[in-house]
Amino acid sequence: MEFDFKQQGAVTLAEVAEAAGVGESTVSRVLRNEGSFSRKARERVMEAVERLGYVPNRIAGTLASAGSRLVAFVVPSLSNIVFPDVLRGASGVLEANRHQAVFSVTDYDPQREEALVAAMLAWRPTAVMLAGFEHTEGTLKMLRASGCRVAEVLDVDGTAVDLAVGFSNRAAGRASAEFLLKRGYRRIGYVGHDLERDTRAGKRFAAFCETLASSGSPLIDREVCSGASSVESGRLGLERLLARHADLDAVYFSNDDMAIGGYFHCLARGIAVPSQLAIFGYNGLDIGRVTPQPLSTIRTPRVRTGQLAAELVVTNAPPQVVDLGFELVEGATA
Amino acid sequence: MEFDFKQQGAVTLAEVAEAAGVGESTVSRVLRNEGSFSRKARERVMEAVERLGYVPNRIAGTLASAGSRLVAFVVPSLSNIVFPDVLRGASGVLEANRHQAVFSVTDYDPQREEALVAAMLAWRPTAVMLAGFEHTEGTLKMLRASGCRVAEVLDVDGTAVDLAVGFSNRAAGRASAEFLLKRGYRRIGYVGHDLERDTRAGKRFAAFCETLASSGSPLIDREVCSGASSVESGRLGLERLLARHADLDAVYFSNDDMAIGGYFHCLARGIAVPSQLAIFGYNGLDIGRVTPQPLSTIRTPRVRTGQLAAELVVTNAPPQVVDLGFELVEGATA
DNA sequence: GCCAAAGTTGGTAGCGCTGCCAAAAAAAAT
DNA sequence: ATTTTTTTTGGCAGCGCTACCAACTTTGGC
Repeated sequence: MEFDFKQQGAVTLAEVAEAAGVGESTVSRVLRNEGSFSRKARERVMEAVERLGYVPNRIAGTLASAGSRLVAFVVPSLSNIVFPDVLRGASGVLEANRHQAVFSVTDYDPQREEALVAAMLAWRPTAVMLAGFEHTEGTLKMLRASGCRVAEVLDVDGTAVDLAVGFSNRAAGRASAEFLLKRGYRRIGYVGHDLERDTRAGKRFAAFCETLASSGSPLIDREVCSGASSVESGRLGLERLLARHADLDAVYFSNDDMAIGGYFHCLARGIAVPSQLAIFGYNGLDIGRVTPQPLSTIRTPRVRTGQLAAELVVTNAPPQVVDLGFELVEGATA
Repeated sequence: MEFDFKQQGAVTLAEVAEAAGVGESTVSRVLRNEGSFSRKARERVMEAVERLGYVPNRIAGTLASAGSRLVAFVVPSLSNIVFPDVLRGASGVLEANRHQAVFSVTDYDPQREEALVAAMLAWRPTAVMLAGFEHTEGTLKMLRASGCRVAEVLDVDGTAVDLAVGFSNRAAGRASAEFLLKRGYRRIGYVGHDLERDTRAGKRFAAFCETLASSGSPLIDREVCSGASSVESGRLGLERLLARHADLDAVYFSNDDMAIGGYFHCLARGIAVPSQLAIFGYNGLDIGRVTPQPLSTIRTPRVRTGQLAAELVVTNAPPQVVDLGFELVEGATA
């Protein structure tokens, strides 16, 4: 049983022109507030628009003119707050500049990403924003051929197609390791989520390990949970890791969600933090600031990343890589 | 200094037809896999598409044919995980049905919502999804006149324009109050965020208060933090509320973020939960399941809401209101 | 009052694609 | 071999709008 909701019946610009007793061009100019027209013409047009309930058709407008004013986001996930944060930052700037955000979710699958990028390009967006630099050859080829701006966000360790805005995940991993070492921790473990898929977490982890190794205190063990990061898997992951190595003195988590989970495990089991076990995260989520002990972590400018990427796109800035840096939050858990 | 990245140079269907030595119609049919064409024609077309790197122009396609296969989301916020959850649910279904999601963020401002709905309608979307039923007259008028499907989500207490998918916030408020009363709490307070803007939280609160009042144990006091909900404001809010009423035995929070903040306050101050103070939230976030004591809350089917709303839209189901219900999670904090 | 300059206005050719139709080719039936 | 049926094909008119241009009206200077 289908309900017939036909899309038709939409008022067109020609009808408005007719009703206002002016030419189509005049209506178009008035509505876009471009070119010149008399006060009187404007009044008549506005009256007709109001009366008929005219809503311009941007599909037609875009086809006839230049840009779509559409910015396409192809993000790995919406569960990980990082991406809504970037979208939020970008969305404000885009709206202020009369652009529209379109998005789709790859679920961290490069093949899906490729398909979704293709689908997005069909809308002839002004720009495409993606997470990181790891894309399939096909994706890169399409992006380069598309002629639209490309912004790769949340990473700067790699080769950008066009614009890149973010921070160094490798530097973050290194900084985390250095911090833990400086504090005197030597028996360090890692709890993370699927590193194959989240390549930025993988970069942090790699740099973290290298730094530990070169200091002479290599990583003791790691527990990698399949699937997306979550508070729950952080808690379970830490439990499993500690079951194997009760004598760890610090654990680095792939991000704050996981770290908070680990922290909860400690609270629940009466493990003293940080004296018995130190906890270190990544992202600097708000929640980490108000846990009974503030979480030690690295705060990343996610919203700012979205904003800046959007600004570069709307101002049609030249290709560039912007490293927004990050801030190490000492907190009280490490 | 501008960088010249012209959008032009895009390969058109006509060029593909030329290159493949067939007519435009044939290319179009092959690409949409519709109508009839020979195996040979298909091969030649595909070869040309591949060789030229042709990406169809959906702007033109949409203008020429019927639907845009675009679904517009106008959400209050992206910080509140509820909305990314709905988007996530919907996005999966939409992608599977070759639809595209477009969104914008109102920041809980009905005037902004109106402007954004207008902007969205300009893309002639298949459907518009909004949160709740509280919209300006202008918004409602445009939506009704648009001829596109409208889905109002996350609430069922109100009059739907077309489709509605969600759960009863009033019933949730009532159920929360009944639960606390059943457990014997009588000196109950409330900590919430801006109720003027988040009308669904307002409905929960109103029903909560009514239920308490009619049981003879009216709400003792409330602390309403301006701004969006967050773990931090939950923690601060509880602190302020307790400063006024140290003898409360339970606190109802406008949602889980706030409740977790309150819980952290208790942990930090050594307030025994629930013996000294009970805590009750709303939403059923994952994090609440793995806190040292599982959070008592109401779990809402947010992802499912997005999915179902998207399904109803893509199947062009008749107007209807679907109450997905909610689940009271007893937890251990109340 | 006349002419140049400035300000307005409407007509029309596309933008790239799909839908329709008639023509052509291939297959089946006679 | 011829006719009928089926399949395949290309041409072309829009979809609703904007860009461009030419025509028109008003204004101002002298």
